[in-house]
Amino acid sequence: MKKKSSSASITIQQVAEAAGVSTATVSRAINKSDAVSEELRNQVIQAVQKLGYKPNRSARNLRAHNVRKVGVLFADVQNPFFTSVLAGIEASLQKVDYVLLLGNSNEDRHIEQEHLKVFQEEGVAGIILAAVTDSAAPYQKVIRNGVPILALDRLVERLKVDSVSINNVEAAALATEHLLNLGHKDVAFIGGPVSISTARLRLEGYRKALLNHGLVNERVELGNFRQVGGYRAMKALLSTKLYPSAVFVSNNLMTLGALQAIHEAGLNIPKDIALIGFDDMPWATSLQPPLTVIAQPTYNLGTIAVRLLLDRILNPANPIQQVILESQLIVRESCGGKSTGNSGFERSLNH
Amino acid sequence: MKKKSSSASITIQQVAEAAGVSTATVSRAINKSDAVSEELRNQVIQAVQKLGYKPNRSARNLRAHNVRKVGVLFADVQNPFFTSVLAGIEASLQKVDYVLLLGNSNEDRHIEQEHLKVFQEEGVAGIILAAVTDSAAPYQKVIRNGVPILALDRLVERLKVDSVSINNVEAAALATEHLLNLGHKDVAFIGGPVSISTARLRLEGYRKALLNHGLVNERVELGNFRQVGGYRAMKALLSTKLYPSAVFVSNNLMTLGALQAIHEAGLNIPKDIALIGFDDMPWATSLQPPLTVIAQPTYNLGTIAVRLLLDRILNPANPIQQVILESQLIVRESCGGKSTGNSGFERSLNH
DNA sequence: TTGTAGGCGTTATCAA
DNA sequence: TTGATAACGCCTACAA
Repeated sequence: MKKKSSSASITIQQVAEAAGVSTATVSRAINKSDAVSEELRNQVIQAVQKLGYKPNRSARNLRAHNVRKVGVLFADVQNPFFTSVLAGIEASLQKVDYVLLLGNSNEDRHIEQEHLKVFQEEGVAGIILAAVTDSAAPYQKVIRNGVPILALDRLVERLKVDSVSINNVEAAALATEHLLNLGHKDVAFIGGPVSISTARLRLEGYRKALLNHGLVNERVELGNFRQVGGYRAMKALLSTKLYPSAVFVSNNLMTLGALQAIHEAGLNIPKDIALIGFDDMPWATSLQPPLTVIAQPTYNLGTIAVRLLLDRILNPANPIQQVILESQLIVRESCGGKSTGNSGFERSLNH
Repeated sequence: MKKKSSSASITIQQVAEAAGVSTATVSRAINKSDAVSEELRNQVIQAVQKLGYKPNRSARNLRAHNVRKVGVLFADVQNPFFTSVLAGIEASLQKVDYVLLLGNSNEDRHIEQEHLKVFQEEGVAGIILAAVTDSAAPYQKVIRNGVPILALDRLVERLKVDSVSINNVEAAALATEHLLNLGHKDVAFIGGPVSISTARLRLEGYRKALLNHGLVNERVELGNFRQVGGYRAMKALLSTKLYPSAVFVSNNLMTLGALQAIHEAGLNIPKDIALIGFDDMPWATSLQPPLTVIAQPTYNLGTIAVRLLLDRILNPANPIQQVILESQLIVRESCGGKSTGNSGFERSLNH
């Protein structure tokens, strides 16, 4: 009479019957509670395996409030920078048996809002966010609902949350200095919209380096953080009477666009124009000449993000942490001079 | 007495009270059931907005069995091919208010199994899979549990499921023919492990084209579907006494590796060696010379996958569909000759 | 058209 | 240590 003839999945009830114990015991056994005898635990485990029981996470989430599920909301999942970060996040989450909900806001604030809403409906334990906007209010609301947010890469002004990013000012300064030290007097900067923190900070770093060298005439072109943006920006630079002798492109997709513009103009790198890009992407070593870049520890950005978020979930009252990682200049040949040897390909080999 | 002082989220119960109706009415109102008067519906909507009510999806899933949630399980989320497909999937799902669970098996069958298990625990309505193995059994089990699978890109032998892919044989033949027609007699092939259907089929296409031209001496190098694989394969090819005059690299990451090997050898493309790659990736137009490639409709692969899977979820008994999309040869300059004009960049502009 | 009430699969409380 | 049992928040017969 008690048997359900349902063809659907096995429930804890059926396991309990098969093992000859109560559902409570089954629950305790599979959740590794200590308060259960070795003997019963074994019976339960056997029944679980025999029936192929898989706990229903919806029911579990409904009842217990520790949900092993986090939302990841990125501004552009096609950008290889985010892809690499995503891989780090995914691997970390999977290790601790968390589930990953993915949202792509595609740089659109309305879509972002939509995802935020759905994540809350799903009851995620926390959210890793590369935000589209720079205003705290919409995100603050989510936090007030009890869902912690971790800001990744892009920081949001006035939003007091844990965050992981690189030191963008220094990174950009480093790149610019490199060009300056090579003797370039006319170093241009291609960057993204200043509404995005990373773009703003990198521009700041560029200016800082210029000032350090007593230069006051900046050459700045901004565009969207996509390939076209870089293409147009470089076109604009090259269309001037005296185009710059060196350019720092502060985003990976924009770098690709910039390269295209340079090639179309028939210019030689680094002889006619020196170039330094952002992010050590797979193609950097496949270009001719190989590209000098600022490399961010993308994968680690992801793993650290997960660690911080889980910390926060477990200890909501802990002080806020802002982790800033070092980025690194990888000298190859696109700025002239020689490569510092085998820089880059080993990295690809690793993961 | 009925009030819950819980600081947690609003429930349907509280909305019902605020609107002065029963929970049943609230449920009907927000689920757009027709059997509710305009007047009450408005009351409910007001209460929902005032309280900021968000339905709890765990509870909803537990009760009703139509779960708006699908799992996406890819073999390598860092491969830009999959990234682009993923973007298509994500956009489609978001439009119909489905949630996306992401898993990255990283070409590891055990991790894949783990994800499959968790997806079932989460109660996904279906799974979009780019499989790691070529044996049907593990996937068949999932299907028997009532969770439909859609095979994307990589088909699994003997697994009778809906699928979306390109015609890999023809695509590879097309690439090879192109080189052959350019007068190359010694066309080599770099590909992936034949345990993966796409790799197998592309090799088949290469051989087919060779035979068509009455050639019998193939030059084949296989490696993993990563950058290193292509690098080593090309190295091997170049280390032979008489290296081939043209190479077809049948995977995008491998193409990057192959390029690197060519550059290291100091060879000129296309003068010393002609090259044709797979997938029209963002960097293809940024290379010098721009890369001739076989382009797959990646984004559409994703949107169609979603359509098929949702079809299947709604109509489990429907006949199985195998959708095969056309791929396309995009001639640029890496095989010699001239570009056919503006091929490629407009695509980047579009999405 | 609206409301009442039972139950989805779990976990946690309380007794035993 | 174990077992009943009451929620968790929602949907849906069924009754009104």
